[in-house]
Amino acid sequence: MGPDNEINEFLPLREVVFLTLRKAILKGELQPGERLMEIALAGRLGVSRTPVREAIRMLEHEGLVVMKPRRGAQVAKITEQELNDVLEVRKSLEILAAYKACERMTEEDMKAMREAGAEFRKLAVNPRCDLTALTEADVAFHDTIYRGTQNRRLNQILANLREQMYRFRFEYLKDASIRESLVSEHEEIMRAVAARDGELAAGLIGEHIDNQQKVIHASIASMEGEN
Amino acid sequence: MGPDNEINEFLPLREVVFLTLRKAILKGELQPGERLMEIALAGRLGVSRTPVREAIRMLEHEGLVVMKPRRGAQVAKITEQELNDVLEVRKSLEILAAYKACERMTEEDMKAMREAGAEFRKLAVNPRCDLTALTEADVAFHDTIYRGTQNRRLNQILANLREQMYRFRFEYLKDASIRESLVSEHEEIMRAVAARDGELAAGLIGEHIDNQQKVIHASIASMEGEN
DNA sequence: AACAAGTCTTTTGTATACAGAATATTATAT
DNA sequence: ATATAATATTCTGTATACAAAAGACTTGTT
Repeated sequence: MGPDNEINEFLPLREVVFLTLRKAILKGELQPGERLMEIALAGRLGVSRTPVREAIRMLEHEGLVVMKPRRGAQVAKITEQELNDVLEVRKSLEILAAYKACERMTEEDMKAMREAGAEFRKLAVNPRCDLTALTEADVAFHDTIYRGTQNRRLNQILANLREQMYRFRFEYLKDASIRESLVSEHEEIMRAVAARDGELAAGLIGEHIDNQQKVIHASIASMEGEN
Repeated sequence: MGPDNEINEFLPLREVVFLTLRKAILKGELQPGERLMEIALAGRLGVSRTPVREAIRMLEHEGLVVMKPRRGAQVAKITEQELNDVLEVRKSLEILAAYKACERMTEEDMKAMREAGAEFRKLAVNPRCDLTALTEADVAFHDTIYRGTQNRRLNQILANLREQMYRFRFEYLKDASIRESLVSEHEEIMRAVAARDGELAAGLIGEHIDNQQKVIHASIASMEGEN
């Protein structure tokens, strides 16, 4: 529908559809519980049902949609329980990543981390900043640490877990005071990683996640009951 | 081809194909690097290309096959690096699972664990035992602990990570002396969990994984160079 | 007016058809 | 005989067609 559906690379259509639908789900344009009807989606996106179906298969495996036996796909509803489950796993793996990053990051990795951190700060201090750009900068910052672990699988799993909570990121970053504390948390983490102090970095990252959990908790409580 | 392709439940064909192909890959019937040609597979399984393609999409997302840009799918080759990556993540999550299981397991969970442990021992002590049944018993044992965490996501990720190494499980369990030490490790773990001693259980599970890693390492070294 | 049965529509699940790209093959020239 | 170019084949990517099942709607009966 929108003009940004025409992703002008040469990707298989299933990938294009997959990315488009995923973004729509994560941004909340497709709401939890909403049915994904193949013909309608195919029509909107200007493709046939085949790539739509394959994209749905991928989204299903990623946990963003669930299949009802003979009723097709619908956007997965995230319960608070599931969110806690995700965060529990994520905390553990973020801590692992912190340790391993401290062990294995190269100097270039360090440089990339500092640059990403600076970029995030630059955006975050602006009281009227673009939230989309800010979430992307946050993701980019954490990605530099993930990459520093030199563990592709860990990278992939963490990226996926983070994605599960994307819908809440916007809420999360709206608050300017939260943004400020985020910036200082990032700086602390960077110092610890730069000093290759795994113990400290792991502890800081753990707190970082705990803080996120608190905010998300509150955010969920405030939007109770929309089914 | 084989007579067990006709899985007689009412599942979508894509699921049947998915399960069939996955089993074939994990058992090594489809070897790493082997191409998965849609028409050939569809013919063999007596279905059309559509469910085969959707199954491949699922396998791709599970990491068991990789897509070459315009050359279709092939069974993923597991490099030693990737295996180490998987084990690093897995160890961290197994330890998390041990802690949480100690906190959260109900008495029924404990009972299920003890029964699964006993079943595994029964099979393992038989010097001429069925390896397939044994791997299944091992999986069942660890599953009781995963389930005890009450964390579905953790469960799912651990099950997936374990699957990545399935091809090596058979090698692993062939050796009778290894089976013996496995039994005693399981018993130790059970005692720790039953006592809800998270610290101890986590340590033991960590060693359990380390031991696995050593054996798999050796197993890979011995089959060096089959591309 | 309410409930039940039957029909109709919608939608999924599956099969097949068609086009374009990549590789293998063959023929030709040096 | 070898290398290169042209041709043929194979396979993927995509679209469309068809059948069966689920759900919605209508109509008839009590």
